[in-house]
Amino acid sequence: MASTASPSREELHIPTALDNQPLFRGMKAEFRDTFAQSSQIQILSKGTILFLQDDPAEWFYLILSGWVKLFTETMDGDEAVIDMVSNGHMIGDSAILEDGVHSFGAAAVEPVTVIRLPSNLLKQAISEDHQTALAMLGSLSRHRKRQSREIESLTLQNASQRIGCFLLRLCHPEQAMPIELTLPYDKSLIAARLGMKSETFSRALNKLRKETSLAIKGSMVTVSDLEELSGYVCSACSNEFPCKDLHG
Amino acid sequence: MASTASPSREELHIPTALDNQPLFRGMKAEFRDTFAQSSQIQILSKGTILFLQDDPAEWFYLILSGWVKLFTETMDGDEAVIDMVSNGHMIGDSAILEDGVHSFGAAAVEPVTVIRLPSNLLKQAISEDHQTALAMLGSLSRHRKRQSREIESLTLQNASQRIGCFLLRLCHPEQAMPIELTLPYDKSLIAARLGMKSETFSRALNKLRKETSLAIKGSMVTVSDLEELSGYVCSACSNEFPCKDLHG
DNA sequence: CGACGTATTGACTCGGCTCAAAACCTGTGG
DNA sequence: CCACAGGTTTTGAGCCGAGTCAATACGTCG
Repeated sequence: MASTASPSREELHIPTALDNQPLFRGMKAEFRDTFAQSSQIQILSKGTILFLQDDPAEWFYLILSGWVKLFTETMDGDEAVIDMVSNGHMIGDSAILEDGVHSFGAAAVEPVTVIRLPSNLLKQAISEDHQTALAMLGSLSRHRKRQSREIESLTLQNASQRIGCFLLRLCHPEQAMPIELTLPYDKSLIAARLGMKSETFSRALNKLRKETSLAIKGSMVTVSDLEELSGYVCSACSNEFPCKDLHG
Repeated sequence: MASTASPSREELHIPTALDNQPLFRGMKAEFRDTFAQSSQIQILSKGTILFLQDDPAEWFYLILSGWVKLFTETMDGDEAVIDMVSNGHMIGDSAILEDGVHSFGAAAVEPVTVIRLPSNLLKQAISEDHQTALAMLGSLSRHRKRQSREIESLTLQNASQRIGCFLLRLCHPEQAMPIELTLPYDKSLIAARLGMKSETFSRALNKLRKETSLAIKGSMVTVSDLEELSGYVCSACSNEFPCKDLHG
């Protein structure tokens, strides 16, 4: 399984890592420094829970490397994967805007490096520093749009189309053909992320391979005709191919 | 069909209506006044389009009465209902945080009263007035949570459970039994809102009636055993019954 | 090489969709 | 007050996509 690259030495330096985030970039130096001091790099092994739904939101996290699964669990033990996030994403930050409790759980699905930051400081920074509030607005709104897509996708696209859509988002339109992709995490996780069972994923991927010119070898996927793939996928979607935003 | 009450005379007074909104409540008087002057009450007939996906976001709206459907359309003409909103909700406001273009369409599904407000002024108010930015953050975050639920619901609950969930949200836990509900809009719209076809809605509602003690007469629904209903519904959900937030 | 986790395949079931017809409203005009 | 036209909702029959359960294949790591 292809894991994301380990963080470089630079990124392991907290102030540098924070400066790469829009949230901290425009923040008053006073707050940024306090953040740098009160934060801590954590290296998490596969399976580690960062927090669970309904936990009080004491910390939030900036991911430096590795994939993290965001999920909720039902009373009778079923799990819905809300999102998969990695490198450069923040998680758990939005809890401070709600009731100070996480509204979903987060778990490392492979070795993960994060910076752990105190939630109450973020709350303070947002309420006192206008730039920070604006940065937060930007991030939330990107999130909102992403989720709308998700809803659309779940209601309008079938399994093969959702998989195709997932693959398309791994393609950059300027790449030369054929495009060689490596699936970012386990197929069973992609399946869960796309709201289907892994058996269905397996069959639907095969169907997609037959109907658009795809080649699949383990976790390597070769796209030889972008047009064909996007035609197949995007007909059941409100956005045409180079549908920006995203990762994951 | 039960439509929401018409706006009272008070609410038709723009400054008063704005003051009832968290977004405007804490806003600097300077901005609030400009808003009041540059806004306009509109009475829209059933079917009127407020805006379409990809339209430049010139205006945003505050709903005073009636139901508005938020939707996206795919290339091949299918429609996904993202949300249904009414009375007290703002729509189209988040476009200014994105690329100044609406990421979904909005249409009145019955006679609707709205206040139309200029987007560029909101943009300015947010960037210059901290309180406004905070109010906006609150509203976006509520929205985010709502949508997460939506995703969970679509992936984990079957048709009958989604309908039950919809009904539960119309119940207030302190109401005396039996609870008499009026469906807020057409069944076919509820179906679309819940991501299913109306035939499926009809059958699934019948199934729900048989399995929990519900009575249905046209658009009137009587819930005689809340426990039973919430047991049936919430087992496949990560939140137990009095799941606050919402309307619609 | 053997063992474990992950992925695929097969056979079967079931929920939700489609298409088409009937039933039910609701409002209109005679 | 009734008859009719339009829309909405319900019902029926048949189909298809996705889920389930169980068995097999594949890959990787010890």
